[in-house]
Amino acid sequence: MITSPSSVRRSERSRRAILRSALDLCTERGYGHVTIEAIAADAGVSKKTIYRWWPSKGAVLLEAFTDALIDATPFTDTGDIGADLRSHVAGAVKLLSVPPFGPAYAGILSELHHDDLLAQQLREQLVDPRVEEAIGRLRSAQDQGQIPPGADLPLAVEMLYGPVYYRHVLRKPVQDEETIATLVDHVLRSLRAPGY
Amino acid sequence: MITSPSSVRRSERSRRAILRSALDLCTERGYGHVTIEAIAADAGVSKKTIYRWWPSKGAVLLEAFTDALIDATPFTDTGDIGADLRSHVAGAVKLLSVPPFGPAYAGILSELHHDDLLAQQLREQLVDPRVEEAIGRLRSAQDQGQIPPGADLPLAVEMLYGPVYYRHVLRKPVQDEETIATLVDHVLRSLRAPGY
DNA sequence: ACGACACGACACGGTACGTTCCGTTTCCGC
DNA sequence: GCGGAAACGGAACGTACCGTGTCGTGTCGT
Repeated sequence: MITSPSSVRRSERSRRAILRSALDLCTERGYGHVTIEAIAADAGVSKKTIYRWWPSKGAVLLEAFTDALIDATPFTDTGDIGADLRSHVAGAVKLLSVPPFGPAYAGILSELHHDDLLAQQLREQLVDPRVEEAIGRLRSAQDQGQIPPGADLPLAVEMLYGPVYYRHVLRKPVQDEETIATLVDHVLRSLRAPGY
Repeated sequence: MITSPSSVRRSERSRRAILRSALDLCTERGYGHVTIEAIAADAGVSKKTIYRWWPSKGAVLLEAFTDALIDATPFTDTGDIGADLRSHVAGAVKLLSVPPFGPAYAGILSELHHDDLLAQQLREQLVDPRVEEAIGRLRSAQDQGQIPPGADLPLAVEMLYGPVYYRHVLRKPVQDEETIATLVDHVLRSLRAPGY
């Protein structure tokens, strides 16, 4: 997220205040009212300072959101791939269901279509690593014989996350635990069943 | 989409010019540069006229996009549910892959998080009806014995469309026909396979 | 100690917003 | 036909936020 003047002289105080204000404003007034000027005012910081370290408000919120997501959606390995996927997806869904993180991520996604750099950063810093972790967990289930050897694991990840994104973007009411369990079951079934 | 002054005196000429200009500008300069002012200037129309009939530029493009999508993604019934779903999803993916429709829909989706009315209109006028059609086609396949009686059809639709939205929003390279076929196969398998 | 540099502050031009006013054109009802 | 309501195009308004530039202050590394 840090863009240019790689320096140790950066004010950690300002950095924290900016990230915190960005999330706070997102909770209080919604992503649309989070502007660089509002963040600067709330954090007691100059706009210049924000622009020095982040290219856009989306990048600021991406940094803040990434930390929260990583904490909320660990990849456990209890030996039961179904249970592990359920708790993982449930963590993501739960995080997205509460301000400021749900609105923040919706806002970040909304910027991607006109902000190539942000889209690249989101994929490289958040999505791709998480997808790789998910594939790793599925591969481990393969080794334990819970998933057939030839299964299309990348597709499985997209079938898991696809509906989560679909509902979040379209702002349909969030999934409950049972819906998530059904989804996970279906994805695992699709890997196990023979082609037709 | 028509919001208020229900009247037959509306200028059809202006309406068409506005929708056309919105799509043209989207092709030429990208969704971000489609502004109400730009549409008005390009269409030779007053801003007031646009605001009189549509609440936002997203609503204008939703109206233009909806027409195109309905034409591009018919629900056929050849008796082969797999083939019909493949061609249906392929139609949607193909439409999203070309300007102005891909960028236009990405732009529309990007407005949902801060525009409750647009989100409601998108669901009511585009998403929900199409989902119902898809469920109807799946139900017909059920009657023909291609899908088990107890299958979760709404979930199946989300598993089909989820990855399409996921990739479109994250701006991953679009799916080719083979990927789509694999996705459809997996979804159908997940409905047929026994619970685990 | 000193110089480089991040900092807060403030001001700038630019763009698009959504609204209002005005004068013109179109079309329905009488 | 004719009168009037209403939609129309055009122009201008104040507001908000953008991203950048400037300036003086303070602090940290050398």
